[in-house]
Amino acid sequence: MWGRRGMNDLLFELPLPALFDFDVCLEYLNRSPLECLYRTDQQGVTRYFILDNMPVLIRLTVPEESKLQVTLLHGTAPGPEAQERLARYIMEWFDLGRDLAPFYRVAEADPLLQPLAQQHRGLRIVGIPDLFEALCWAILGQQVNLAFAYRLKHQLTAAYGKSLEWGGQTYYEFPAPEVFAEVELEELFALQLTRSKARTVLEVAALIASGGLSREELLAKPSPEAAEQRLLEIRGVGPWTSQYVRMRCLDDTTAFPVGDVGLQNAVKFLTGMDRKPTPAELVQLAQPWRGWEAYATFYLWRALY
DNA sequence: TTCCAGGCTTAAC
DNA sequence: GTTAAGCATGGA
Repeated sequence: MWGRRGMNDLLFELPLPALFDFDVCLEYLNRSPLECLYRTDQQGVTRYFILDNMPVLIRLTVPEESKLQVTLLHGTAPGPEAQERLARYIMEWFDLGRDLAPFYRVAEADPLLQPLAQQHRGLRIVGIPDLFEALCWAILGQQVNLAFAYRLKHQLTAAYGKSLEWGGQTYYEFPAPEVFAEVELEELFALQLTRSKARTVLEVAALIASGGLSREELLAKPSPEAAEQRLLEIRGVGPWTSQYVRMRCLDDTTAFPVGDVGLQNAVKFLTGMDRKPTPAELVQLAQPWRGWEAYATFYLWRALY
């Protein structure tokens, strides 16, 4: 067929920064067997994308140090513009544009972070570059254990996302917000979402689909706090959700979800406290981390999951 | 059954 | 502005 390429085409390579370790990031990606939006193995991660309305299966590997290879496993090779978008997505996914040296200077001087920085050296905040996906993941994760949050995401994705069978596996794209235009609350209840989660997911979907909310708009705000204020206007989006989105979608290294029970448990565990720290105590503890609270949180999570 | 989980809203002070 | 109670759902 004209224009068809062979299997396993190398699309492009991305240069990798210092203080990046792909294997450590893969460990993070591999943290739950219930993850439905990508598949990891020893060598890399495979994910389904829709580029130029064409489904493609993309694989990321780092065969040699300092170079990330982006390979097309299935589908038609996207055009230059779509490849540029894919490259940007991957940069954001693994926070590749960040100079992590300042964080490591902070971490290596900190009794709580030092062992984590050593054990997970080269870990980046693995982002959720798509705003709708990031908001949904946070909403689904409100006040439920992680296993159940993954189950909800899988339910939502399988019900409304596009999928591709390849190599005996099913790969999914997270559903686009437009898909939810005609969806009734009751449909989401059937997927085990609570009334609040269902309402908020539909509200966010409608906002984003109509252009009333976008990542670009949030990034254009004068400060991360201003972006957070915008998110807090949405009913069902509270402090934890907005800080979580700042951290994983808006590239904000200062986001600090002090209400996060996982963060609280990690600090309790690592410090030997007999109770969970209060948000105020976490703020106090984070004084030396100023500017890198989100990275500190991400590394602290690794102590638990 | 009870308690907890990568919370949010509302109502009362 | 801060705090308490109510809300839901599955897992251990």
